[in-house]
Amino acid sequence: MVDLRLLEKNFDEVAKRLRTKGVEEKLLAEIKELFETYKKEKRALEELQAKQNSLSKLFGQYKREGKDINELKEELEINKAKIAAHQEVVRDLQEKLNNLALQIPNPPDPDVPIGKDEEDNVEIKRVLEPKKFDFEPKEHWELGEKLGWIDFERGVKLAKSRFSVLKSTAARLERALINFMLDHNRSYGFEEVCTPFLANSATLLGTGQLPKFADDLFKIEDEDLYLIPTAEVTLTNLYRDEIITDLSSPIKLTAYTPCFRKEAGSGGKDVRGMIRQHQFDKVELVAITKPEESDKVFEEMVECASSLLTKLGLPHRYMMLCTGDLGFSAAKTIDLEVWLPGQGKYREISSISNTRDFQARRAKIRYKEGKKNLLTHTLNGSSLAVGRTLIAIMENYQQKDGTIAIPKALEPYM
RNA sequence: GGACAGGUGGGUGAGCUGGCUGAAACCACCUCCCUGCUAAGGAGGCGUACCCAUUGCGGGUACCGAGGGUUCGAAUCCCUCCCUGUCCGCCA
Repeated sequence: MVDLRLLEKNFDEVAKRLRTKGVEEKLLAEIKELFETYKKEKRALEELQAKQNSLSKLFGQYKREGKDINELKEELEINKAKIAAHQEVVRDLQEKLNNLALQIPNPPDPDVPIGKDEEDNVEIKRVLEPKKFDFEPKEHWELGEKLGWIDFERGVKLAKSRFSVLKSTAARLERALINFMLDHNRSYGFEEVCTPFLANSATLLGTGQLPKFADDLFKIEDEDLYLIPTAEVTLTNLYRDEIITDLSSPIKLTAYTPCFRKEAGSGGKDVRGMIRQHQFDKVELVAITKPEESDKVFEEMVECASSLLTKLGLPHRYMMLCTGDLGFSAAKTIDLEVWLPGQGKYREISSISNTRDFQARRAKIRYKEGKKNLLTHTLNGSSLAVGRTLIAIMENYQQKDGTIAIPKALEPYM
């Protein structure tokens, strides 16, 4: 959530940064004005309440002393009506303010390149050279069907389109990758966690999926529960509404979960193959840090994910997302894109974001600094989407005879 | 899913015949005093959010699971929901 007081005090600065993310200044001005009105009305209400409280106290006293209370009672009743009317106004303002404020994305960091969409993302560096094939490399779906590794038709039969079934070596590879990643992350100091795969609306609100992106979530009928779109949701919300007494070193967590996304609005994109599914496995990294430490931990997380790809021998590149391509909650994001020889393209396989205090403010995640309670920073990153890693291995390790070699690093896990 | 019992501050736990209770007491924690170290002892402090004032102390509102209601006034009474415990049913 945007910091309303910062918006009030530093309007031009905040508005300028938000404009690069496509937020209209008019909306911001509206919010600012609403905030000021709200404060004014709230204060008026509090004065009326103060009056009511002190007169009520008198009332009790008069009664005990046997004094006449009729006049006082009348005054209290009038004041009570005023309070009720005012309360309505304040509640209304608050609701409006809240609804608007929750729609505002996180302002980008000043060093994020300004741009419109993914075309304007900036490549930072490449790791590992793509290998030269002495034959035409195939795409993963072709390999997958031929080898009996991926069954797309039956996935559709069981659920619907954008679901698939992994079989034999692919199924084992999937499991091996999960274990491999979790072990790797542990060596980077991330504590392994196993969370629920369903979460309630307060949880989704905390990390920013709700209220704005409800269309992309699978909801359980008649329950306040959603299938999680990423473990970021549950990991970050572990500390929702808490004041962390000791944050002298950052909290670093990792978890494997399946992720569920409706992929609303991506109709027609990546329909073929396993790139974009309604359900996929992911190992996630989350960190909760003091503000002054989040940049350092961000670098660590990028490094952690990248070294995973390096260990697997998968060529990849770092992309700094431009302002226009940044997610709703992120102030800064680096995507890792893996080389897919079949497609002849780099494709996103990991996304690491610093949300600064944006999620912490929504989820009320704070820590003690002396006597004060301050908002933490929260960070999240995929330590690789497992399905896409599987695809990358298939395409990069394919051989002329159509079989697929297993990366050395995975051998102990198979 | 059914029956009963509960949900109070970091913890334990009083208050629950409505006003003097934002909340006793104890523990934990912090500061100071005492002490050769440790232990013990003594004095004080110790919830959260927001608003006002800030030269100085400070002042106000809200919060006792959540939301409604009754009342001049509710942690205390009523309703709904959520959660926890125990027993029964069901089940991996």
